[in-house]
Amino acid sequence: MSPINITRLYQKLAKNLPEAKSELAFKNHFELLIAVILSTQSTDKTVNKVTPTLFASCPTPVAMLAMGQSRLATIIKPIGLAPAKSKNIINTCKIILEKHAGKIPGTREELEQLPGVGRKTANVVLNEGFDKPTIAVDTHVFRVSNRTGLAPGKTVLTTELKLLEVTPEKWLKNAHHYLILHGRYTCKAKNFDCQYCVIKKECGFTEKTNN
DNA sequence: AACTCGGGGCA
DNA sequence: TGCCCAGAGTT
Repeated sequence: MSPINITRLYQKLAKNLPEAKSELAFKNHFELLIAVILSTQSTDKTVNKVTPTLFASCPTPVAMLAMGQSRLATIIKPIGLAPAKSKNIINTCKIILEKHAGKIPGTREELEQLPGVGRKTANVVLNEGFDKPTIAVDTHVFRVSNRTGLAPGKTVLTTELKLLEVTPEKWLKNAHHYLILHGRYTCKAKNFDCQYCVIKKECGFTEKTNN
């Protein structure tokens, strides 16, 4: 078995996806954290529809608490899962004020204590807000990593650790964006067509059982 | 491990 | 119009 050329794989994805970067609009750690929590089961573009309005009236945790859960839910309704997300955001703001002096913590352990923040969300915040070498693994990244053989793993966590291990430092910052876009538009869960894939030579997926 | 939340995106 | 999620929390 010949190991896949990982550097070449990233080079080709980068060349094919020059726009592969975060589209979330945020000005500081607080806005980043809230925007990423809102991104759960949604998209950056959808989140950007409500965050300008939201952050204009709620630029801080204190302002968010003053706004209140029900009014927050009304503002973020277009994103989906509004009841759960608004509740989590309010409780997260309380913890940030009570335990972190109003500042967003920069460690995985502290971030994952916040309601609405799981492994994936924490990784995005650490990567984009604190320049930590993390790769956020969602269903797309998980599928692409396994199907191509880039970072096979039985669970999302094992795939994430494998990705960190095999990904050259140069590609660490944007690996998530390359893999997620590749998964969304080319290496789709169903009805994918390897004929149009730019990394088919680097890919270990041999059973071309399309459609 | 399975279920739920929910509007968006897309065929 | 129906299907599938750019997940996390609960049971």
